[in-house]
Amino acid sequence: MTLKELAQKIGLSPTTVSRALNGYPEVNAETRARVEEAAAKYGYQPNNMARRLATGRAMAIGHVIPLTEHQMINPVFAEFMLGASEIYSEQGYDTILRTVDVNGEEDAYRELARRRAVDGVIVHAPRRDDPRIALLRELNMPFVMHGRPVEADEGSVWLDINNHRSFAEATRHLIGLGHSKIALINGLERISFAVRRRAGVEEALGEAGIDIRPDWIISQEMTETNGYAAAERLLSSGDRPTAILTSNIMTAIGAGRAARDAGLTLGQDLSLITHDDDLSFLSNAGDPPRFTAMRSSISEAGHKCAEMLLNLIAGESVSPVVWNSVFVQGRSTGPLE
Amino acid sequence: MTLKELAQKIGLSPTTVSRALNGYPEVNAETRARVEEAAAKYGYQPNNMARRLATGRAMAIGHVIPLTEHQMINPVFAEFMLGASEIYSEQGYDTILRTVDVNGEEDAYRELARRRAVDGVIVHAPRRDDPRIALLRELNMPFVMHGRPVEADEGSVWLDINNHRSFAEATRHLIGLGHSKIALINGLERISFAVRRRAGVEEALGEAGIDIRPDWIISQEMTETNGYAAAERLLSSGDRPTAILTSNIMTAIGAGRAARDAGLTLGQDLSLITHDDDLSFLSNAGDPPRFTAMRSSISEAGHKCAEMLLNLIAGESVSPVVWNSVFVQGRSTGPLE
DNA sequence: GAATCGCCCCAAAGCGCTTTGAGGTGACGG
DNA sequence: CCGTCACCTCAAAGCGCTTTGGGGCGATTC
Repeated sequence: MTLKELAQKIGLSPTTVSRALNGYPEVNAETRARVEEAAAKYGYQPNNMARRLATGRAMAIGHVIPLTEHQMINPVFAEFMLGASEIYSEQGYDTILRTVDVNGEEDAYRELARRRAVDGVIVHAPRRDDPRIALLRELNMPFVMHGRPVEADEGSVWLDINNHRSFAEATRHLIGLGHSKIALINGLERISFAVRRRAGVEEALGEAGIDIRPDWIISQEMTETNGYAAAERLLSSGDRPTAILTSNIMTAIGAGRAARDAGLTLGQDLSLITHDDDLSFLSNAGDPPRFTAMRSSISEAGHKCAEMLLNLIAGESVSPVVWNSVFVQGRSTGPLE
Repeated sequence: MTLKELAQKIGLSPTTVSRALNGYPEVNAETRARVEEAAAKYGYQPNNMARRLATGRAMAIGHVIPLTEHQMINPVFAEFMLGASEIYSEQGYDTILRTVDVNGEEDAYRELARRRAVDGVIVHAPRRDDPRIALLRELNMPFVMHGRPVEADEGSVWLDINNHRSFAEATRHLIGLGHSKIALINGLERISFAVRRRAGVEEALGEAGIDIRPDWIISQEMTETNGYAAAERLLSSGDRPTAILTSNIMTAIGAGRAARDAGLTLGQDLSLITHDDDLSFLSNAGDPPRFTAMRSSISEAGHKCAEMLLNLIAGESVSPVVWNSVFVQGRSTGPLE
């Protein structure tokens, strides 16, 4: 069923039908109602390809997902994207997805732009001197970043959580419990959020006059295994930390396992606070939850970024947004004995 | 840079340029080379929307991802999809993604079909009496299933691992180690693979003349928390199982945690074999790995299904494929003491 | 040297929609 | 009763590509 056929059925021109369906003011209410009714009756659905060609809008948003050095797929990206795609769908946009090797990002963006395959993109986890920012500006491609750029940057649009403050407060919380031997198992410090988290921890330690021990600040990909290995190392020393901050729940689970293997009980012999990305399939559950955490929802971030991007594409002006993660008291922290 | 402009630059007609670029035989090698060179030089990239409209092919594959009852995003879907999208990209197809509520699946497929937004779809995790199969046939939409239909079904195309055999052999392995008190923490039994896994376990137990204890067969969504809870229940009884089979690595991690909390050491006081979906970000690492496992790669499954679907779309005949998962000896199993 | 045949290449007609610019109709004022 | 003005509606021209149906031209055959 094409627009032309539908128009014929109801004895109108394609033009009028198109206008009626797209809400243009030039068509009177009665006609519009008639058209809409007929469209519903015949199950007419515009052919997207034709519409896209005619309007020049792709009606699609791109997500370019880089695999890490270890061909790893970051589950945070996946959850974010699935969250965002709900919003796109509502507004009639498709979500298009491209996975690329570490070095293929630039090509992927260029190709999407040249082919006009998408109207905008989401940039995940901005890095130090992120080349994607300049590239997308050059390509004149609207984008929203999930995470804030490391370097000050005028005019870019992003959603970030308050990583600095969040980790500073978590550290202060630990200090308030009497801890002074505090380690951080961080993400890769190429990435914006990890830089800020570290700074937050260091700020709080500094305030309290606690010396920073570089070997207690670990930067690595955030996996269960890495979390285990890092915590194992930290805990095997005679002079071990009494509290650990971890950057995501998988690392926390790994660190928790290492603690048990070392014969330590979380919340008693060792305190642990994690940032909790609140992945739907890996929840920090329990009442109180297993881990004391700074929590923020990834799928909500996906929703919000999607909205911001669509607004940006619509030509509205959009400002960066900072969310605060929520502190959740769990069972993994306790006063220093 | 459009096709027409490019044609003008090199003094040929758009027709010839199009044919040269698309590998049609009617154009001689020299001309083709000239065209390709010019295309590269001017950075010409065909406008996909126009091409799609002209050919009637969407050059896109759809993945409809249902959220579970708990709004949970299955990480296996995500990994599969990201794997599949690599193949699509190679062949110039886009990956389009749609998340839907449990009840929105049918609508989503119908809409994709009507709008001609995709050339085919992947169906994840076929269920009992899966309505999607009939629907997609009615819509005349090519599809490949990841997982095999529960009911015998002529002509459908799928990739599955040999769940029945795999779980039967794992069970026999445990029996060979002297275990007879064996529990299964399974996935939801609406879903094909869980049905088959259970059958495999029951077959092996039956062979060995071991009574099946219904309360030792647990069916639930496969999360860490659920795995913990299930194992905790199993282990808290005076008459506890000495071996547990789990259906995925998150469940296994949860069960492992419950074992520790119960004061049991995996591989000694309790044996555990898990099916390992080999998610890139949640690997069963170590040498030997932490868990004894039946392993199969989800991203490879994604690759393979993508290839099968593209072949199907190309009109080739494609047969179902069964893969065997690989048995990996890890540290979580040992002889019954 | 004319007829035949292949090889290359081209003009033009879509694909199904949006959108510009113009026309048709009835209501209204003079 | 005619001219004017809204208000609706329409015809037609794209959007950038593919593809059908020829046609030009040099080489081959008799």
